[in-house]
Amino acid sequence: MDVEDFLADLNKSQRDAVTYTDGASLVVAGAGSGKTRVLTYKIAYLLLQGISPHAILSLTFTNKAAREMKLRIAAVVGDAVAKRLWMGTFHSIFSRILRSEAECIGYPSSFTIYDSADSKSLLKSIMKEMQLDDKTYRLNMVQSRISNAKNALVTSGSYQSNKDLIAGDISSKVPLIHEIYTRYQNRCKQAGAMDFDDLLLQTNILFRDHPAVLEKYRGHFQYILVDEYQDTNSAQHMIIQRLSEIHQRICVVGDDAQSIYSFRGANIDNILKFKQIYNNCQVFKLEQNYRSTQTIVNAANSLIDKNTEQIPKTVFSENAVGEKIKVTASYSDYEEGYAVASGILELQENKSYDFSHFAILYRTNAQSRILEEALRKRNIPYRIYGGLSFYQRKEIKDVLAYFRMIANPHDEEALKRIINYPTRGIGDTTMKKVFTAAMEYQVSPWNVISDPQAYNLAVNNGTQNKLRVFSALIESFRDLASNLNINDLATLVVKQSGLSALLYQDRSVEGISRQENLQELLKGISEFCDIKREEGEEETYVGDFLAEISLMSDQDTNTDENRDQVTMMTVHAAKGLEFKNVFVVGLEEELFPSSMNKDNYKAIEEERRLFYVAITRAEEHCFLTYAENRYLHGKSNFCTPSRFLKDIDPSYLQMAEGRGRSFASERNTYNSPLKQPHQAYSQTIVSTENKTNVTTERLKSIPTNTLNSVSIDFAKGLTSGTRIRHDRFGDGKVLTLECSQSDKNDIKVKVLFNHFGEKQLLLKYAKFTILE
DNA sequence: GGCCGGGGCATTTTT
DNA sequence: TGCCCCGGCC
Repeated sequence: MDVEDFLADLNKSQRDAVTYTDGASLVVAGAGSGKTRVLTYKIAYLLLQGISPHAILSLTFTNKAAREMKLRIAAVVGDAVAKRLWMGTFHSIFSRILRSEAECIGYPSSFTIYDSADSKSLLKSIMKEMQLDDKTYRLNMVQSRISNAKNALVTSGSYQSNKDLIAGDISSKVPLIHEIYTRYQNRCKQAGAMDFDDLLLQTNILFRDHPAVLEKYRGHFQYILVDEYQDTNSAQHMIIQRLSEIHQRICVVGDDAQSIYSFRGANIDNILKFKQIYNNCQVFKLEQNYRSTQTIVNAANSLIDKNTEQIPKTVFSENAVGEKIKVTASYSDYEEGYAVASGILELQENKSYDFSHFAILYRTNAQSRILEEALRKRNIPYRIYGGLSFYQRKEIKDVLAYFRMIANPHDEEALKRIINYPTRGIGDTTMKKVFTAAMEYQVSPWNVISDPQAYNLAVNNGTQNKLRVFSALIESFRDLASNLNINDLATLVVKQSGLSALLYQDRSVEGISRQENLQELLKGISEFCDIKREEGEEETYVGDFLAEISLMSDQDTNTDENRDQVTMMTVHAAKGLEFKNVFVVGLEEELFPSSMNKDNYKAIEEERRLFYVAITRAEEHCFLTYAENRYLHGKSNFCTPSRFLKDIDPSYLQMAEGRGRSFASERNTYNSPLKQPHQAYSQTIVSTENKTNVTTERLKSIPTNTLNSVSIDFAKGLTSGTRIRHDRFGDGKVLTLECSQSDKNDIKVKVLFNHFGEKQLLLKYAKFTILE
């Protein structure tokens, strides 16, 4: 492929950022400025320069981002090459490395990954064992202190000797955090488990304590790229720094103005101070916004300008000027919902938008209920994002817990979940004894259960027998697991554990839904095996499956995106997305900014960035609404308009007629609700004048290079050029067929799919039909 | 072991 | 207001 042609799709600064590959670089990418585009092109560019895909490490924050990027790169360089890239989330890439180096740091390579619920449950047990008052030691607080420590690379050992932390805990009246942390860490290790934070912390420990291992990966990863750098925490930053220290070929991309995850340990200084850490660092600024109207971009700029700590940049748009941002006051949260619903319907009718062109963004999930009600009353289809993800549902976690016990029986949290589910007469009393014995002998509860006598477990013969039956069940699964693929194993486990019988005797609505979820899981497992098989892996075992899904979130499982629905989500969840029309609701003091952050200047700046993220999601229309009264925790509260509304240059705003007060001068002076005429609903938000045609530049599809490998034109009626429809990848065209020399039935088909780029499929497993 | 009711509580959550 | 957790009771 011609490199010049390929670069012609980029603007000057994007091109400069892509082609600079000699040393460290920071790409400051304003909202909507083609950040992902630069990353994908840069990787493709490196590959076209002849760099091995193997030598490129590229890190993202979500699986979805990694997958999409891989797909786009595959469209340029082909699936086979893209597949060999080290591309994924920090957590998935480093869990992979940790698995292969696990024994250096004393973990089994089949270690379990504890999700946040597992780690909560373990902490709860520990605090109970320590007889701590759970009102003083609040679970969420304890968990976040430990998590913050890990993200700041403070191990349990260094926590204990850190005077500031200890003093801080004493003054917060929780002096025993260090003790909880130490016990927690020991228990995780005993269970052969790492929590999400461990994946980063242990990687650092591995690299710190094993120079040879570090050298190996340093040599391996010749180029390192990191997306969303503003959201990295210290642990991630340190891993990157260690790996890139020698060659300095690191490129980080991000936008300091969109750093909104400090509460999860993200450290905005990582991006602000990047230049100081890497001398000779080149800075590229992507300042042209291709997403939004000029008005939206300018309004967002005027807002973020009020923050003090930021990298100077001038984001601009050459799109249409667009309409002003409409600000609407409503009497109550209820009417705010009504106003939003009316706004959607009106705009939709006037400009023939689909429902899927709208998003409603809010600060807290609790706000969704009332909005949902308003939309439902007006028959507006919607989809709420957030809430329990598929893998967090009880019935799913139960099945997965059996798998976890099979892969790693020392997994204490999995054991707790299933030992008496379905009921086997092993109750709390027995388990308490088991845990006490486990602690006394410094072994895992599984060790105790599988050999009670060795650990002097004081239980009667009946109980001993029950334990024996349970451990025999798990052992029998474990015996099978090494020769049985996960698909067959899953069917067997669900049946023999008694789970399916239990689930299927419940005929209630919820029960039926649980059964459906179980079926969904089994279907998912079967598809997972199919995918692996098509990619050339004959069998997938329980460990492979767990390794993959324990780092998946609901973001990855969202299917049926094609429905025409209004999107409702928190502002946090909307990061990285874009919509033609955006409603940002609940712009009130105490809510946005959140009351928890109002006294802290840094926190207020983060809330302001959050608002910036919200506004910049909009391509064509942006609406801001607030209510004067809102139900919160069961009682009605008077609300003051958000201070952030005053931060936006008023020339980009339009107050909804009739009720558009100047909140700038009237804070706290609006009429009391009693004096307010109880008019039914607020003014509708949309004005029909100023129809502007906003043209948003769409990313051009990446051109595909041609292939020239030898084709063997037979097998199932396929020849190169045949159009097929694949069950999952949709329509595509066969490029080549290739027959393995050892096995004539082993035919690989390269197909160029319209939406998924180039894929290599194994003919005997691929599910497709021939078109024409 | 499962069900019911009272009390306390309440952001945001890429992994 | 509504959810979750715990403790008490059957």
